[in-house]
Amino acid sequence: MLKKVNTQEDFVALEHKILDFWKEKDSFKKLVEKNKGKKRWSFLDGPITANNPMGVHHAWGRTYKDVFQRYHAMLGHDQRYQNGFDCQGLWVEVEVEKQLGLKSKTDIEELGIEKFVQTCKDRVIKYSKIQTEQSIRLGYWMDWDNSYFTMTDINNYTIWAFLKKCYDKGWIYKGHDVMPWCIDCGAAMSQHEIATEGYKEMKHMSIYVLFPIADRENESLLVWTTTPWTLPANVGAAVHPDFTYVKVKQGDQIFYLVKDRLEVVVAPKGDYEVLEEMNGTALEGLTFHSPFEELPAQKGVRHPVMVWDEVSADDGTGIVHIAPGCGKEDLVLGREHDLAAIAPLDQFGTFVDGFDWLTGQNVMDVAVPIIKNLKEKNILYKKETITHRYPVCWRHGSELVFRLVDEWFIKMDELRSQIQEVTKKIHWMPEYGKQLELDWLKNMHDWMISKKRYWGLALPIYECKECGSFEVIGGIEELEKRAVEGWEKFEGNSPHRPWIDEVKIKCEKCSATVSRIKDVGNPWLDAGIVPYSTMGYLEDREQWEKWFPADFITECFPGQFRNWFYAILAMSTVMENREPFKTVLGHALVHDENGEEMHKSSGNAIWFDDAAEKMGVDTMRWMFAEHNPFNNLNFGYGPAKDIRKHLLTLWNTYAFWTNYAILDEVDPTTLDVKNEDLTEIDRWVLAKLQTLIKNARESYEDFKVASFTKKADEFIDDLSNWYVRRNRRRFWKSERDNDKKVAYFTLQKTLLTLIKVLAPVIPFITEEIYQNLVAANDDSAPESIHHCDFPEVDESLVDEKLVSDVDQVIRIVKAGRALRNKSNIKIRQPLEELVIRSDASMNVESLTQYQHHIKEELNIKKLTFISDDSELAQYELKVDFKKLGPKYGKDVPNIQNALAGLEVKDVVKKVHAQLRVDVTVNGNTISLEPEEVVVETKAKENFVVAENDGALLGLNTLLTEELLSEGMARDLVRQIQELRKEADFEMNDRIQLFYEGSDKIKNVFTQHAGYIKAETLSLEIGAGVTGDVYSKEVKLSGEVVKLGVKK
RNA sequence: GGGCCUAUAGCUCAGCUUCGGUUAGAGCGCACGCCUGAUAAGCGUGAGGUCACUGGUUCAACUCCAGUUAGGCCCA
Repeated sequence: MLKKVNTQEDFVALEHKILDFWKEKDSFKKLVEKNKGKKRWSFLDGPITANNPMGVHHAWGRTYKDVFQRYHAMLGHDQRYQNGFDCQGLWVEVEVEKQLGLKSKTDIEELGIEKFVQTCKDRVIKYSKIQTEQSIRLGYWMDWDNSYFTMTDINNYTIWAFLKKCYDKGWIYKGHDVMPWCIDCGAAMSQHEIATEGYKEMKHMSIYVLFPIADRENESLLVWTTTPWTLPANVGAAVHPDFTYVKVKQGDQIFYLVKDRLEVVVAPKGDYEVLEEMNGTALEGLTFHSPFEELPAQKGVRHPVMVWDEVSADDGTGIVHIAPGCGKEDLVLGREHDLAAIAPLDQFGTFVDGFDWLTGQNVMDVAVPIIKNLKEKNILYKKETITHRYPVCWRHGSELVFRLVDEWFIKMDELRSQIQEVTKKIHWMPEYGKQLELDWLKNMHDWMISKKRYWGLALPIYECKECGSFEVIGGIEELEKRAVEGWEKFEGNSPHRPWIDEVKIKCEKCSATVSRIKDVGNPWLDAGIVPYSTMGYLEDREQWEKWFPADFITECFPGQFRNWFYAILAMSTVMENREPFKTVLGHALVHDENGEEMHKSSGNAIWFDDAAEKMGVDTMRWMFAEHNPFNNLNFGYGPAKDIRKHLLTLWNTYAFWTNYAILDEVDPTTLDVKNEDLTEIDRWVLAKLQTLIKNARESYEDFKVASFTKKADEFIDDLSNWYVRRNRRRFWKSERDNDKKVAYFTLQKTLLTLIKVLAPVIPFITEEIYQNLVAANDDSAPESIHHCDFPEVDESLVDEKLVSDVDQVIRIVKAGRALRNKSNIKIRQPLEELVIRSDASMNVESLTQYQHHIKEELNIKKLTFISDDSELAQYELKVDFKKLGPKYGKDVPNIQNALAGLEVKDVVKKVHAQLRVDVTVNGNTISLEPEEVVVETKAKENFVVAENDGALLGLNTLLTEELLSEGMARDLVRQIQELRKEADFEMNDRIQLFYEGSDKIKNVFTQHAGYIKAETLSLEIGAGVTGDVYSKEVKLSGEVVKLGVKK
């Protein structure tokens, strides 16, 4: 039994109904079962951070993930359907700190690491559940009971195995290096973290300081710095060997700086005199008195001037202050020159012992006292405020400092080119993604994998305090074997802090008891290992080989080159030297509908849950699927309204078929007709359908769903606005003949195929339609549309000629409507004739064959083809008075007359060819420029004309009495139909019709009685409107008519 | 400073690379009109373009080449 379709369906409510249906029937599990053991298609999900509810930007990626998995399911492919949650790392710590009101690492340690880590785990569990519910709401079919979590033992131990491989190759080392450091996190930032979001425009006090040169009375180096707090750690100064430096006298002071900066730095302070010019090398080897050499930390430190190629003359003074404890490059230079590295700050940014009055002060508070101190020492030359890009912490927004710390790294030297080779094997969409990844790899320094925090991978690095050697443990069994104490305290817990820290091993070299380093791992290790940890690499290598590498991954592009893509490529290269996936589809960012970035704070963010319940997820998915993935997407309720129209048109076409099928008591299971019974237009729509299927398969196959949704949209438009529109009468008519059956068959077949090719994109509406049209009537049919096979092209229905012929008819009709518009004669008014002057590209034969469509659509009696424009239009020649006036003066009227005497056709030809036109005036030949002749096309009397694709169309607008009367009849029918609607009659109610009006109206009713009766289902027409009828007065063509209807 | 991407209608974007070639398109918005016995819909018309700029190649350039400018991304 078919269910009547509501044409004003609430799609959101429908989606909830379908969700319940899927849940009740366990539709997803049945799909997995159906395809189990068949050809595999391997999708790998990039883990979503389970730290907050999911946003609409996640819904974009998840739409792709679902669409392509659903498509491959319809091809019968076996899939894993495993979603992933990213669990460990600072992101979660940040939120938990907020949640628990913790302000610092000290607070965390006071609370206890165990409790803190447990809260992190709990938060991840909580949000993974929320995100799961949201994803289900989106219609994302995944094996939600089998999601992977990066905090699991297997994930962590697989990373251990990876680290062990790195260790065996000698790629793991402890670096004593200056790292960007957040004093609020109490941790260093990796290159990945700083790369983009990690910079902000900031204002800083920059100072010019005089460094008195040792053994040279009253001579100084002029040095510039933007970080006054680093001066106490100064141990040297650098100059460029090739720059020209000057010795300057200004007032009583004599100092040195690079020549190029004289004007900018020195001139504003007053007159000066250049005493000497020299090369940078001339300054090499001097020593100077560092501004804070009196501090205990500076005791015994030498302060030399060195040459260095990295010195710039674009800002500052060309003399750079060197503090190896506060700058990466400084440290390198310092090592070359065997300088001391003074590290002034502890992890919270406080000056450590040895800095006298500075000790105990925070780095953020010392700029002013330091400047004051320099002033007192009389070595402050000047200060100014500068604005520059400065690295900041991505979580606190606070400026980073540079600290000399011990962190652990993976060496990239040997690995780099191997990863690049693996990267090249992958199909990147868009293609330039490959280049971006290769560029990142080229520039990637050694990978800092340690973080001095709590919630994360326990790096299995055991460093011996006695002999200084270290080892990496590659798995839990190995650890148990090596454990000398604490195993019992750890056993039964996850390999996280604090439990894992209990286990100690014995140093292989010196037999001392060794603890794990306290650091946790970089979270991208967690996500990068998943092609190994989730496919059974350690447990079942055979199983792993079946699913590795993944056929497809898709993620948001920005950011992932240095994050997930980087980690997954690096790790897979180390593990197996193989590409972890074959194709990656990247998509851009979600903005609001005005193209602005969405931010909680600017109030333009749209929550996924709100969007789902307001616009519906089919709409949302269509919006995502239709968009070019490489452009940012402007998301909002405005754009959603436009997308919803596609769905409405599909829905209304479905409603049309179904509601008429119910009236006609059509049995949807027995509709089958012979091919030869199909009319041309039936074959046309079915042929177009085959093209759509072909395009759908190609698009899904190539991960280009946007190209398919565009075609689908066009097809739905053709189906609704041409096929249904042209064939309505076949459904309306009362007799149930074979032609009607053929129409039902064609539209049904088309709809059923259409919903199947659309099912991956809009799984809800297509399921609803499928349930009503198929599942409810046929027990042998698959229970859900998503268990169906993807449609295949039926070659017997492909007919390119037919498609191009009918498409041509459609074009002519559109042009005809334009003529109607131009002539201001509405379509309801019949007209005598449409004349077409065809051109070579036009197939007159086929147009003749299909002329009844054109005649009906345009409401004309006759279609005529001609070969010469002249029957439709005539040209008139005029001169351009404005142009000729200044040139020829009073001769202009004579020129006009002479022009009028020429053969119009010839002149037009010349003008169109941009040739000059010669006219003879008073015996002289005047050569007119083509633009001086104005050709006006004038339609012949009673015709409006327009050009279309090289053809000329003319509509005869002559209105005879007969045509007018017929037009009125149609107007009357339209009014009567309106009246029937108002009277709430059913579509198939037979009625009695009454009217009152002038003689003219009477004539119309008499002349067109048969037509009016048939159209309005009137059994009889009576003059006079009285008694128990539904009636109203209407105006047509200036006449007042009273109409009445009665059942 | 280097690399990559982008620049087309009021807005969002096709077209350009594989093929240089009539009048550069679509959707939305706006104005006007039409249609309505599936459609809270639909259809048509109109206004709206220096295809960022400059130069080159060519019979012909939105398209190819070089450069410039602006924006975005990535890296120093």
